[in-house]
Amino acid sequence: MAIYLIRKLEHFTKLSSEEKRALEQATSLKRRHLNPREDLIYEGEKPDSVNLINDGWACRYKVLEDGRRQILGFLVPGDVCDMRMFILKEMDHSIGAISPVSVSEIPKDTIIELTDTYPRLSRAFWWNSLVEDSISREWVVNNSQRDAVERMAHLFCELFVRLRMVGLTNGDSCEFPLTQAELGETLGLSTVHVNRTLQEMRAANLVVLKGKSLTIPNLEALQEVGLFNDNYLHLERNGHEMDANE
Amino acid sequence: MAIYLIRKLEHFTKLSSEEKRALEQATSLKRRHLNPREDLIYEGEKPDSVNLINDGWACRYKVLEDGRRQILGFLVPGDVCDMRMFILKEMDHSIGAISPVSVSEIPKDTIIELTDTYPRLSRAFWWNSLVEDSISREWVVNNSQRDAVERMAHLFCELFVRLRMVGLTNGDSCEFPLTQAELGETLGLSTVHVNRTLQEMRAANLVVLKGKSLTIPNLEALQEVGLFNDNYLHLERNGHEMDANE
DNA sequence: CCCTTATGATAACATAGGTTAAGCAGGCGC
DNA sequence: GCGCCTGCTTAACCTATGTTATCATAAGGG
Repeated sequence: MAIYLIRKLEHFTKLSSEEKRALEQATSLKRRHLNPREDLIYEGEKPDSVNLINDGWACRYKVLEDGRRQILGFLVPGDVCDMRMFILKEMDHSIGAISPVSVSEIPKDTIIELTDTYPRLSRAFWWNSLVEDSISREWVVNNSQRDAVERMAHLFCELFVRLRMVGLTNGDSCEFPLTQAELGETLGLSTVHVNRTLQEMRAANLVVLKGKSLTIPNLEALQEVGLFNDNYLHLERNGHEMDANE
Repeated sequence: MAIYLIRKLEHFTKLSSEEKRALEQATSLKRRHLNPREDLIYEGEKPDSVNLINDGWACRYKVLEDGRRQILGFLVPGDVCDMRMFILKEMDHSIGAISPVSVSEIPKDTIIELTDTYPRLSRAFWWNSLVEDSISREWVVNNSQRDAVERMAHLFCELFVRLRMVGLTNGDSCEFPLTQAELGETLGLSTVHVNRTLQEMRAANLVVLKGKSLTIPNLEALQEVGLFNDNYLHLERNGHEMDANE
C-alpha cells in the first residue's frame, strides 16, 4: 500500500527491499476513509500519528476570520502529512479531503522505530519535508508575481510532474479532481476569473480539462507559459544510482 | 554573539548554561560581513556551513527568468540559514543582505557535533525550521487573500513580533531597513502602490515609518487590520517553565 | 421522476492595483 | 559646491481581476 510513497522517496534515494518491506508494514496497520470536504486534521489540533495518502487528493488550507479560504498545498497519493507533530504543539492549518481519500495512519512510535532503525528512511522523510517547504516558497512566488494564466499553468505543471513521479499519469493525462472554486482558493483568484482563464488556456490548446481529468497536449509549452522550472521539487534522481547499496 | 539565537530558541525550550555556552562557542569561530545587496548564498549553490545572522537584515528571494523578483522571507538577528543543506543538493533560492549584515559561519561538522551532543538543541533547531516553514505558508495566505493594506499590516506585525522575541524592539518601535521597493517585492505590489498604501496607513495612524525606523502606535489595532494571529509563529512560551532542568 | 444542490459558463459593470512619467529630497564622491 | 545616485511622492491613465447576477447542466436524494 506504500507503493506511491516508495516511488516518491526513490526519487531521492534508492531503498533496500528491507526498507521497503518495513514501510509496507508500517502503513498497513490502520486505514481511514474520508469523503470530499471531510477534514483529516483541524487547525489547533495536535496530531499523534502520521497519515499517508493512499488514494485520492487532499489539501492543506487556512481560513481567515472573515471566511476567506486559502489552499496551501495538495496532498496526492504517496504524500505524508505532518512529521511536524513531533515538535510543534498544534497544527497551524487544517487538512481536508478533496476527492474521496484513503489514508494509512502510522502511529508516532512506529515512525520513531522506523527512522531509528533505518537512517536512510529518516533522511528520505526529511528530504520529503524539505521539498514540501520548497513548494510553499514557490507558491509564494506564483501567487505574488505571476498573472492568472501563468499561475494556472504553473500549478498544472507542478501537479502533473508530481503525479508522474509516483506513476499516476497516463501519457499526457492525469486525474484532476479540483473544482474551479478550489482552483480559485489555491491561486488567489475568483471563480469567475478562474473560468475565464481556463477558457483562454483551452483556446490556446494549452490544457484540456474536463470531468476531473487533465490533459496537457504540450507540456513544454505549458512550462514555458507558467515559467515553470522543476528545480524546486528537488528530484535528485541520481540518488538512485549513487546511493544504492541493496 | 549567539545572544539573539539563544533568546529565540528559548521561546521554544529552556536551555542549560552548558548548551548556551556551546552555542556561543560554535558561533564565535568565523565572521563575515556583507554590504547591502551582497549575496550570502546563490540559488544553485550547495552551502557547506550554516550561517547565523548576528546583526542586520537579510532576505531569501527568487528571481524569475524575466527579472521579476520575489522576497520569500526575512532573516533578522538570531535567524539561521539553511540546515537544509544536510539533505538537499542545491539551494532553490538565494539569500542576500538588505542592510549591512554580520554573520557567523558554523561549519557543518560543528552543527553535527552540537546536535549530537545536545538533543534539546537539535529539537530547538528543528522547531526553528518548522516555524520558518509555517511563515512561508502564512505568506501564501497573505499575498493571495489579503488586499494591500491588510498585507502590509500583517507584515509589519510579523516583523515587529519577531524582533520583539529577540529583544530588538524599543517600546513600540524597531529598526526597519526595508525600502518601499523591497516591500513591493515582498508583498507582490508595485512600488507606487506600496507608497499609496503607506500614505493611507499613516493617515490612519496605523504606522509611523520614517528613516529606517518603524513605530506602531497601536499594535492591537494593526493586528486587527492585518487579520494577524501569531499562532503560526509557534511561540510555545510555556516551554520555559515546562522544560527547565538547568 | 422531480426537486435540490454543486458546478460551470457568460455578461455587465466596478475597482484595486499596475504603468509611465515626472519632480524632489537626501546622501555621497570628487 | 556640483552632479549623480537612490529612494520617495504624486498624478494621469490603463487593465487585470473582482462582483453580482443569471442561466444551463449534471448528479444525487427521496
